[in-house]
Amino acid sequence: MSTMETRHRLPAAERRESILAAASVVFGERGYAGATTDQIATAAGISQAYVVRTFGSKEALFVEVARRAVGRIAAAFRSAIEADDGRPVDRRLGEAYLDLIADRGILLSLLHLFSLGSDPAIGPVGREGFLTVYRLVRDEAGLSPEEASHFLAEGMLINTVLALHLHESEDPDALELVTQACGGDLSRFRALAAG
Amino acid sequence: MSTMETRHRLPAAERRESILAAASVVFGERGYAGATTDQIATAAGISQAYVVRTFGSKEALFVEVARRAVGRIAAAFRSAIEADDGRPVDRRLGEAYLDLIADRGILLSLLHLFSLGSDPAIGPVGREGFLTVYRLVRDEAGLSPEEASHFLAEGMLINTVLALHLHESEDPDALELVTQACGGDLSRFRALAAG
DNA sequence: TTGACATGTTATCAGTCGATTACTACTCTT
DNA sequence: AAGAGTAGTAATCGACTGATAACATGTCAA
Repeated sequence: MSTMETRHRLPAAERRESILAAASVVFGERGYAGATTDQIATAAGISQAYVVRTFGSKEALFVEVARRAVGRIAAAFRSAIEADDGRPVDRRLGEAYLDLIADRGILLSLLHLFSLGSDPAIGPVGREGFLTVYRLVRDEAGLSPEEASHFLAEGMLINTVLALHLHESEDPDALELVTQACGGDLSRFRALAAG
Repeated sequence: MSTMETRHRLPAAERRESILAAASVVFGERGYAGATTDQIATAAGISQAYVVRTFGSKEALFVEVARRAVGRIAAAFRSAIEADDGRPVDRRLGEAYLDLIADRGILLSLLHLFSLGSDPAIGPVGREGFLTVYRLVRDEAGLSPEEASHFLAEGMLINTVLALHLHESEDPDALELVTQACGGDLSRFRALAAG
């Protein structure tokens, strides 16, 4: 077995990544406080104790997940900025953001991160991450403060729609709203099968 | 003592309201899973057991808080729609929303509600609440789907900025972003003293 | 005044969770 | 083949939490 089922004894670096991936999904679905290290361990196919010991604490794991998520967004945006195909940069950024939906956990973990600003340990990470993205779309993409703010607002709406599973709703108003939120391009939402 | 400190033995209806008010604050700060019924009880000045018994369960209390919050938003929007002072309706709606910031708990509790779409009991409440607001600004205020979507997006950005305490940050970029998010009217954010 | 109902508390329980410890087993080098 | 370092688990613990039950106290009608 090569790529299948990733059996016994991964090197530590790979195991870390697989835990981070599992944690991203679970934190995204349940939030920081709502998720348990045991759920993450089960999703990663290892024991609860190993999850905690690998990252020291649940909090440290969440912070790492959040930092990775911000990093993924930043990388995607920089690629979109670089790949100038003639379309306006905000269109390219929007498409890059919609591509990130494929990994639901990223966007949803960030949504939870941003709602924990009052937490003494997690709050600063959230503020730093949010401002990082703001500065990126303003300074590197060259959007005006107003454009950058609008762009972030649309992104937050997408996150919310995704978190609420409105894209799976049969309500025609939900469909209309989701369609607006993603600028008419529903393909990324449709690609999401299981909830 | 008449209005002060509201001592011993409130009628049940008033006690319910005071618990709901306290719960709105605590849920807003910590989220559904992160808040404890004991924190809510302390904030309301009563025992933990009484909080639970009054609403049956923590979940039922949260749902009630969320429904009230949606109701408050709907009422504020309907007032704004009705009070036509010549300005465009979306301006009036925006101002009405900013007025709601005065009660941080409302907006932050909703932010947490909207992030719990995967929860079997809470998810449906969130979807229903979100769509209720969408339909209101579309049908009663007469906004187009696109305008309504933009309006909700700006609202979600305001919620996020509020949750992250970016309005208390000394970072100039944070100030710039908050200013954009509230359309240049920082007065409601400034009015928020304690965090 | 009395007693019945409404308001509210103390005590406690059973379950859950993150964390720690001690242990096992695999793998690779020499 | 030995043995040292790495990967991983089982067992368990103390703290916390939501919920329940039994009890106490205030209030009001008759």
